[in-house]
Amino acid sequence: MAMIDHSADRAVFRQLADLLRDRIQSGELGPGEPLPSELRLAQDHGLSRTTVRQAIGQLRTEGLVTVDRPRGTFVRVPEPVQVVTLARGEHVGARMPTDAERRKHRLGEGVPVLVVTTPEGTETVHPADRVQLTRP
Amino acid sequence: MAMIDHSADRAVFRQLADLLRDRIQSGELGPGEPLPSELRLAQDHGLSRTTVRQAIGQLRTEGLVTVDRPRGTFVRVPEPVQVVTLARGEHVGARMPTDAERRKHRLGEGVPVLVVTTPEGTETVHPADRVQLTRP
DNA sequence: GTCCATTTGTCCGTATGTATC
DNA sequence: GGATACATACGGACAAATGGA
Repeated sequence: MAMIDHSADRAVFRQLADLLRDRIQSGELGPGEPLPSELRLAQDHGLSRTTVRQAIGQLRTEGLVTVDRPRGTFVRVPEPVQVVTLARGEHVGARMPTDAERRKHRLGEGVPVLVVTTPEGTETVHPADRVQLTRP
Repeated sequence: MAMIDHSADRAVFRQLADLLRDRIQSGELGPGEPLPSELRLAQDHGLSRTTVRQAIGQLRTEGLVTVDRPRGTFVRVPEPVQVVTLARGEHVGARMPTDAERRKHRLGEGVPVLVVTTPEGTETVHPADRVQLTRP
C-alpha cells in the first residue's frame, strides 16, 4: 500500500488526498464507485478521522467526489452536458457559487458556475458541470 | 451583535459563515480588509476555534476571502481582468483546478479555471479570476 | 416494525509548528 | 525575544440517516 510520510514537507492530509486523487484519475476508482469509509482510511493509514476528513474535503472542493450521507463518499459521475451558443459581444467568466446559489441550482460541491454577460450587462448563470458554451 | 442559534436547524459554522458573508457582500467589510482573527471570532461568538475555522473554510472555498498566513484573513481583492477572444468552433467549460494546477498557475483558493477546447481537442486553461472570454 | 451497525456531520478540546510583526 | 495568527494533527463525543438482520 502507498504510504504516508509524516516527516515529509507536504501535509499528511494533502498526501492522502494525492493518493486518493491518483486512484481516481488512474481509473482504479471509477465514476460512481465508493471510496473507503473515513474510519477505514484512518485505520489503514494510521491517521485520525479528522485528518482523513481534511483529505476528503480537499477532493470535495476539487469536485472529484460527492458525499451521499450517510451512505458514503463516491467518485463523481459526469453529468450530461448541454451546449449553449454564445451570442455576439457576450462575455464569459466563471466563479464559485454562493451557498444560496448552490442550493437554488442544486449544485454539487466543487462545481463552479459559468457567468455569461450580455453587452447590456445582463448576467446569466449556468452550472459548469452540465453546461458548455460554444462559439459557432 | 448578530447571534448564533445553537438550537437552529442550520449548523453553527454555517450560520457564522452566513454572518461573515453578509458583512462582505453588504460592503461593511470591503476588498482587502481583514476579518477578525479566528481567536477573536471564537471569543466573540462563544465558539471553538475549530468551528470558526470551518466557517472561514466555507468562505475560502467560495472564493470570498484569501488567507495571508500568518498575517490574517482578508476579503478578496478583484484581479485585473484580461479579455481573451474565442475562435470559431471553440468550446468553453469551467471546473475547479486540482491541487497541482493551483500551485502551477498560482491560483487562489476558491478560484475555478476556464477550459477552452479547440475543435481538434486541444485544451487550454485560464484562471477564472484574471480571464474573461468573449465572442466578438 | 424494531434493533443495531455503519457512515457522515458537527462540535469541542488540546498540542505543536511556523511565519510575521 | 515575545506576542499574534494561521496550519496541522490528534483525541473524544454525540447526532442523524441509512440499511440490513
